[in-house]
Order: sequence, then structure tokens, then C-alpha cells
Amino acid sequence: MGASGEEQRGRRDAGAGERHKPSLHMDRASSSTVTRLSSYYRLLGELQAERVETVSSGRLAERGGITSAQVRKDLSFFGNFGRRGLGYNVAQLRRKIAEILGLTRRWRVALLGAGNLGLALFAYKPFQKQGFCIEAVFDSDPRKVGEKWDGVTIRAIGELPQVAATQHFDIAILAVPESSAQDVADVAVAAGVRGILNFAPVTLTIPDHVALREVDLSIAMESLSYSLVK
Amino acid sequence: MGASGEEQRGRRDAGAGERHKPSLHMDRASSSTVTRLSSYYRLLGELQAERVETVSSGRLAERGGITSAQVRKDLSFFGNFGRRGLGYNVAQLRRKIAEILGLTRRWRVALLGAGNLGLALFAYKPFQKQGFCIEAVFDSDPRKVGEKWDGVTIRAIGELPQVAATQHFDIAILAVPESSAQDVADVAVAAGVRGILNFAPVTLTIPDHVALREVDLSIAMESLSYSLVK
DNA sequence: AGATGTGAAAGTTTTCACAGCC
DNA sequence: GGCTGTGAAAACTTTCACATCT
Repeated sequence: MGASGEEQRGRRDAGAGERHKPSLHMDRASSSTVTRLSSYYRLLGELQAERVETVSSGRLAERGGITSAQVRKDLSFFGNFGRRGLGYNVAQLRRKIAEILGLTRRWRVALLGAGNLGLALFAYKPFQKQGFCIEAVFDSDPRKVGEKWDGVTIRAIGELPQVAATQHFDIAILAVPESSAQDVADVAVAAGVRGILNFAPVTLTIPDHVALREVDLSIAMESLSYSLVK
Repeated sequence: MGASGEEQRGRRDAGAGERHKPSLHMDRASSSTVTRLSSYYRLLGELQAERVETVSSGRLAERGGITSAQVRKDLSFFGNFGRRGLGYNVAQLRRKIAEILGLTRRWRVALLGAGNLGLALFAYKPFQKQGFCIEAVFDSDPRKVGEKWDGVTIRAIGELPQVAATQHFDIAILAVPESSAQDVADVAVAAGVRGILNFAPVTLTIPDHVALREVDLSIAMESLSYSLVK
């Protein structure tokens, strides 16, 4: 891994009234599978732009730098999308993956932190193309508050609860310094977001019902430097 | 998971003249171990700031959200840093990890791409604190070239080879759009960088002797949206 | 007593290899 | 012949549990 927030897996909570069925129906894909699914999605977009209609697991694997068996296993977890002897239909598979990843709906995103990183994320084209709409920006710096980015007025972090009451946010992007990350995360949770994408290099404590993904730039860089040390 | 470029592991090339020794001396840590090592490094920094002198694997594990056995296994891969009955010396262990991760030396970094993301990375404090010095910035946009960031003049990408000839770069950070990422990566490789931290959402093809880590913001976001879909 | 370091066990992910369909 | 879908095997990672040291 690299810079990455991993999912907690195998937290099998043998709930109170659970009938003891062995349940082979494993119900969520592993986080590596989901990560690769995203790559496939991107590759399929490239293929579509190249007017390729059909692709084999071998060809997808080659472009993604993995094995064809891996591609087939990943996809078969979600359904039988291919046709034996032929491969996968590019447009069809891409649509399927978009559904699985939740890219067919619009996600309402609040950006918390209007520094350099916040601006970069606000302007990040791929987010816009994929249904992630940054609808509000918050910052704690009074000098930033009131400023406008592309028509969106920067508000004080303290206003998040009130704004969230009328305009619901699914996701909060946390792009604040370490020192305030936990506090701001708490506000976001209280405001009812269901997921947090955290860029602050701290381990956040948040309730179980809120999904958390970490992007840690230092960890990515350190992993690189590790691989370069003699 | 998450946004992360994984290492290719287990590429055991049974080289031509290799004597067939089973070699229990596995020689590189897994990428998960390295990622966690970075977290330990960060946690130890916090503990040091709190004037804590000694820490047990259990306490480290708790703060990092994992098990104590994991912490011990990870650390024992690199040496016997603890003392039975006592735990680990915070300052000592932190120094050790810094050495392992290559944070005791200075890395000369070239930033390729001076857009919003480039600026965010240029200004990113944790990089500066950890020996990653962005010594030069390049962009292909003629309007950007000549601009100065904190005393560093933005140069044209085409100048990278000449600049690299006199001033060696260890690492290139790629913060350019997809469309030019592969070309710019090729230039960086030709200029002799040993590692690339890629932020462009494309699968780069680079020679084996150059290390590559990917930070893909879309993948991180998509993994979050996957976990939020009903 | 308290906590590390580590083989062995358990669990998870990846790869192999092939039956089955196009 | 080509390629998917998938059980079974292999590889890898994490956890357990305990001998060992302070």
C-alpha cells in the first residue's frame, strides 16, 4: 500500500438474534478488489475513448499490470459480466462498475479546509466528472471566510451544522491541519455525513456508522523513500 | 486500500547464476508493513511531544487501531528494538524507524506540474519536515514558466534534462493532467530520477529500476462511495 | 509481574488450471 | 481456438499463544 486508508475487515459481529448459518454469501468485496475495480473503470474509459468494443481479462490485466485471473475473480465477485470465448463488452462493463462503485448517483460533498490542498481538491476535475459535487466549502480562518471559489462562498466551520440541516451532505473531505482534524471530523459527524475522506495525517476516531478513507501523502512519500534507501 | 500504489511483490526472478539457497532471509518488508511503520513513526512523534519515554506494543497498537502482535511482528522484521518487560524507548524507536524509512537523509525532489495540486504539494508542511526538499518546479504552461514560488522559479518541462544534469533529483512528483503524465514520466526517467510519486490517474509504464508509488484521489473517493452505496 | 520476540495456526488474497461455453 | 468463471492450491498476512528476558 501506499497512501491508503484500509477498511477494517472481518469484524464479524455475531449479532444478538443471529441464526447460526455459515453464510457463504460473503457480502462485501475486499478493499483491494474495490481499488482494482476503480482501475478497471478508468481503463475501460480509456478503451471506450479508443473505440474498443470488447476486451478480454488478459488485455485488461496487461494494461493494469496484474494477472488475468485476478481480473476475472474480481469481476465475478459481482456477477457474470463476460461472455466465454469473447470477453467483456467495454461499455456494458463500464456501466456495471459505475453502478457498483456508486458513480451513477450524485454525491453531495462538503469540503472542510480551504487551504492549498482544499483548493486543489475543489478544482480536481476527475471528482466533478464522477458525481462528486463539492457544494460547500468551510474554513476556520476568518480571513478566508466570505471569499468565493467559482461561485461557492467559503463559510466558517462553525456554520456547518446549520448549513447541513437544510442541505444534506453525504461526504466530508477533510483538508485541514493535523491539529484541528479530530475536532473538525467531530463536527462533520455531528452534521450527519456518512463518509469522510481524510487528508490530515492523524488517526481519526469516528463512530462505526461513518465510513472513513485516509489519503496520507507523507505515508506515500515515505514508502517511496523506503524503497530507495540502498 | 484506498488510494495507493502497491508494490509488485514476489517477483522472484530465479536469476541465471543463482545458487539454489532457500534464503530464509526474506529481504524486503511487505508494503503493508512499511505503511504501518509510517504510522508508528507519526504516533511516536506525538508520544514524544507528550513527553512519553516508553511505550508498549499494546499502547502503540491501540493508538493505531491494530493489534499488539502486529506491531511487534512489524518491528521485529527490522530488529530487536524493545526490551522485554519494559517496552520500546520512544525516542530511540522513532530514530530507528526514521533510518529504515530513509528520513534521516535529504531527498532532492523535482515537482512536475505547477497547477493547484502542484502548489498544494509544494506547500505541504509534512514533506518539508521529513527531508523531502522540492528544489525545482516545472510546468508545460508557458504562462506559468517564470513565475516564482517561495523563491523557486518555475521552469519549462523541456528544461528538466539540462537542470537534472547539474542538479541531481532523487524523486519526481508528478502532478500533471492524465493526458501528459506518461510523457512527463518518460522525461523524468530519462533525467535520472530513482523514484516517482504519481498523482495522475493513469497507469504509468516505467522501467523496473525506477520505483513508483501512486496516489489516486479518484480511487480513494470511489472506494468511499462504494462503501456508502446502500 | 510485565512485555517482547516468534514459531505455529488461522485467515485472507492471489494464482493455477481446467471445465464449460462461445 | 479463444476466453470466462471457478474450485483448489499456493502464497501471503495476521493473530494466537507462549517461551524468554527484565
